[in-house]
Amino acid sequence: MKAEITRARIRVAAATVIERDGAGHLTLAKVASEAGMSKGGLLYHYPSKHALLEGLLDHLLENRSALLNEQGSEDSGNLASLLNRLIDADFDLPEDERIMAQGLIAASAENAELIGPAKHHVEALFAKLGASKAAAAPARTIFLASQGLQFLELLGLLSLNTAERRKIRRHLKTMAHELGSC
Amino acid sequence: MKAEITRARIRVAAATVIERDGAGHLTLAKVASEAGMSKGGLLYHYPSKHALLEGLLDHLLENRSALLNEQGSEDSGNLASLLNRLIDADFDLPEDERIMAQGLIAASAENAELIGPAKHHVEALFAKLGASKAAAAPARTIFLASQGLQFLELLGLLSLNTAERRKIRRHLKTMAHELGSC
DNA sequence: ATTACTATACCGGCTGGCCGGTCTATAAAT
DNA sequence: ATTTATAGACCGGCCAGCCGGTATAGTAAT
Repeated sequence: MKAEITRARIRVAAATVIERDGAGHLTLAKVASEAGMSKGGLLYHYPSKHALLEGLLDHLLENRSALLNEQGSEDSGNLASLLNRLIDADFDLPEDERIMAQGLIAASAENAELIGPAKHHVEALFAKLGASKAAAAPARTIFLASQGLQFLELLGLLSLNTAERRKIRRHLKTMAHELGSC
Repeated sequence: MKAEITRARIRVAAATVIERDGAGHLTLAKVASEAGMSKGGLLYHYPSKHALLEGLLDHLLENRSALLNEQGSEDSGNLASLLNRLIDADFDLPEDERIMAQGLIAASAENAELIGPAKHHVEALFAKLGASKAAAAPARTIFLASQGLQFLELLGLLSLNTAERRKIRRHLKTMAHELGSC
């Protein structure tokens, strides 16, 4: 009970440190301090730095997978609706989760095998987008554009105001919609 | 003369280490060893790790900017031709340069200010793609998709075979072309 | 209800190793 | 001889993980 709450606090702390100091300056001491506890307490919940990053990525993937598997409506098998959910997932990421995506950089810097699960997720998604031969390339393009924007913002290579962000989003959604009707 | 050749060797070595061991394990000793020299020799050419990463990014940007400013033909002001060059730049990146893009991850992990110049480049590009009100969103989408693919591959989140890569590329080029004729 | 025991949560000092950067020495080239 | 290039020992700081300890709460037996 309590444990998972504390672990969540730790994950947010880790992501915060990464965003503030950079993935290369992620330190157990800093994470502990940011989370308002000691290094010993931190290591109690995540017994190693590796485990901490693993926890970050697991949490990230869990949320993303949940968003994609929402089978609320009847059109859940539809390609256009899948793209819609993908776009929403990327653009509506709450601040906490958005910051936590920084963990991807840290993981990539630390240990390549950490991103294995994420790779699996992306490739499965990519395969699903390629299921329909005719629509494969445009569907994948929409996905890639959405991801491209997230990565550029993640790495600090681009910062858009909300209006410009919305324009891109609307355009991607339009493309997805047109894809459904042909 | 000799110096620049040696520095190029060092940059390749650094990128190689990053790709092999991850950005977080980039070490002066490893770079020196990979480049076939000692730490002292390395530090003679790049007096600090910061300078080395700076050198990596400078080189990266230089190449990219050169590709974009090719004003060989008369249509260099054309939006479609700009997109074409962007796509080619991303997809035709020779292996050496492609590996060197790993430096972006390392830089982002190490020191946020290192990516300042790259940010400037990206944002200038993005502004240029938004010059024409009507074509802004689709043009930017094409750019984002191209970048998205590069980043996914860079982080090891996706690996495509050449055929699939080519399909994406062709589709992006088609979109760019259609943009020019309306 | 008091005692004994156990599980969970957290603390913080310590250490061994790693790494960036300095320094001195040496070699090659001009 | 001076500049350029390379070598490698060394230093000092930093950091991951270890460990011995504390505190609290629940459980159970007497």
